[in-house]
Amino acid sequence: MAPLTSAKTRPVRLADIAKAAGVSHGTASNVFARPEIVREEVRERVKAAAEAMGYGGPDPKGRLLRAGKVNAIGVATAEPLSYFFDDPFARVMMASISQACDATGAGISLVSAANSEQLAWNIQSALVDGFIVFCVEGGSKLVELARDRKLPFVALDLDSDDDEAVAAIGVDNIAGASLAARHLTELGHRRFAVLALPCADSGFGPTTQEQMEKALYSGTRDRLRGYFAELSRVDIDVSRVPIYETENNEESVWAGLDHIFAGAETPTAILAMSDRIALHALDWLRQHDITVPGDVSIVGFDGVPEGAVSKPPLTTIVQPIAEMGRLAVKAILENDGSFSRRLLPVDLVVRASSGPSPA
Amino acid sequence: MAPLTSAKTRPVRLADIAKAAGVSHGTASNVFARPEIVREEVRERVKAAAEAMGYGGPDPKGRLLRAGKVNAIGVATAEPLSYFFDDPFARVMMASISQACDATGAGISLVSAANSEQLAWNIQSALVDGFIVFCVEGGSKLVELARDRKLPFVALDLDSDDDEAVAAIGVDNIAGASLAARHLTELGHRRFAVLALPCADSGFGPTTQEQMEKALYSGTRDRLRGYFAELSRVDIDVSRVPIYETENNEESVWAGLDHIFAGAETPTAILAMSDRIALHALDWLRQHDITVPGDVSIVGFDGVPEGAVSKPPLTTIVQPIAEMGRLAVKAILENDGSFSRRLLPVDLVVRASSGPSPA
DNA sequence: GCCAAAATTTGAACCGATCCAACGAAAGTG
DNA sequence: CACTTTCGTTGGATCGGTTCAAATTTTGGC
Repeated sequence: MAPLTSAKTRPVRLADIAKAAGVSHGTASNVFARPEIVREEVRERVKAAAEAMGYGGPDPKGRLLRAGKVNAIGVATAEPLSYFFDDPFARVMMASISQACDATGAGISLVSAANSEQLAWNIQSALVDGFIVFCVEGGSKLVELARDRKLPFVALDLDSDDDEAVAAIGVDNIAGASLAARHLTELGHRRFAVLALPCADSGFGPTTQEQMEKALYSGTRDRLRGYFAELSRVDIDVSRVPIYETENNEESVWAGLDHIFAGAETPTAILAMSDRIALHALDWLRQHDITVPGDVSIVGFDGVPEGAVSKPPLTTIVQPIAEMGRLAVKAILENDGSFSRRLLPVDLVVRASSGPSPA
Repeated sequence: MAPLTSAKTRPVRLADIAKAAGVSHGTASNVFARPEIVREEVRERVKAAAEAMGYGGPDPKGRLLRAGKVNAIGVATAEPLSYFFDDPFARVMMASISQACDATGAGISLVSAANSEQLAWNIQSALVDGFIVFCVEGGSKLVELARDRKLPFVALDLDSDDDEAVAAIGVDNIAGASLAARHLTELGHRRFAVLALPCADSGFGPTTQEQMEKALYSGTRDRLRGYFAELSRVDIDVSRVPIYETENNEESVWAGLDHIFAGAETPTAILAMSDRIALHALDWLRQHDITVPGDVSIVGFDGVPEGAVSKPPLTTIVQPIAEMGRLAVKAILENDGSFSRRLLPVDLVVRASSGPSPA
């Protein structure tokens, strides 16, 4: 029995419309792309044909090939996609990237994946005009993949030891971390603990300076270097400063504080490598009736908005996140290869989470 | 003088590699797409040629045309792009959409624009397999544009009066709003004020029930209907309940409260059409030494995570946001036209921002 | 009514790949 | 050694548009 309706409804193409309207496909194309150059009568006829056949306008897939430009920039990370919406730092960065894109009419493609094989494929096949790469963890792998696309791309917060040739926008993590530590040493603190960002895929737990030097993410390394440079300067034995590697989430931060405050000699000052860590730490400290900054001072890193409204408001090192986002988008859209590396300055913002050492 | 280097470095194409390696373009394509079927010696030769000529693998633009699938879903809204990262409700929704996408390996394209002309173009030219449309304000316009693309699409929170044929996932705003109002009436409240979501492009300010019926966003209308249905039920004269239209931001909410509390008969209960509004309201009330829920009770709408940790924690109507995101992605990826409209239930979650009427 | 200029329309070429029927060469079989 | 398989390679067709030089039609001037 023959099928009553056509078995496969192939989508309508521009050529079909052209034929139906009795014009060449060139003219049909013009009806949509430059309607003003085609005679009104013809234009209406073509539009009518399109309407009648259920044609939804030229397929961008086809146009793309000729046009070349996608008009969208890709933002890639090795984290799961929801990182963009969950992580406070990422959110602020994305908001500033969004604004820059809005201003130029460009779209944003979020590129990531559950596993690294899929991620590689997704980067290779992303339809974008360029990449902004978030370099938290697994940065160099991502940079390599992005570079292989031969598209303009900018790395945010790239490993400072990495290839000098790639365009990167970052902050001076060492200087920032030193600033944080100096703020606390100047307040008289001498007993420190560090809540670190992830350094390996090994999960969370106490770690050492040597381990941290192997961190995948350069920010982690550099921030520790900055902290310890300052602590050493005032003759603190950094080998005795406990370092706890977290996963930048509540569970691991709380475990870290459980561990740190279980020891005999508890710290009076905590250096947190991210505001997110610091904010979770504030929660833990409040729940354990440890006053901030009375008993313990804490300084974060990043300068996310949540830090301004926490209880107490967080002293932190603020990164010029908006500026970074703007620069990154600008670099991509202008395909500006003129700079290879840009280190932006950071600022210490003193709020209420740090005070004089109780000792 | 002849230029020393080629004036225009046209990007290397697969065909160039093929010629350089002395194979057909078909074989060259196979080297990248199905390496196992090409003889090792040839494979290496082609790869070497690619390497030598700086070829970054097959251009997805070309592949796309043949493959048809972009492997990305578009999320569209009439708000600026940064809405996705700023608005608490959008963020939670996006996080759940992200998770669903991660699970299937699909990417996400954010589609929006500064002005509506650009927006139309961006939707028409978005490279996606389908759309999820955020229908806050200007929803029907967006839906129309998206439908014209003839791609699978799902509207989130679409106007309930709108075309029945479009797939939409939403919550029962009327029932939810009634639930919120009933919670407060049962606590004895009789003097109400409503802080409304935007209803027109006219900015913020006091408004009326009639105006609200013209709201672009159906959620706004329905929530008011729900509130007033319940208030009428207990014989409150709803025509005397002040309604203040906000822009869902701090400035307009604070202006609204300034206005509402300037009146002679101040409310004991505030119905906020979004948690974001409610949270800004809590700030204002705290700053004006009005205790919650001692002097005034407030109930939000949405169920964003911030509401659970505010001071005091917010009583609200929670939407099954994660569920909505999951359903939407599923519908797009499976091109599931089997449902046209899905109304999900909402829940009242009582926290500390609501209590007995002081009267 | 004739001719040049202006306005439209045409159709081939191209964008950069993938797919596939057909073909040639090498390997296996009787 | 002739004959089938098997394996690898080829080159043309195709995806769905845009572009542009050339052809055609219209318009305007005299």
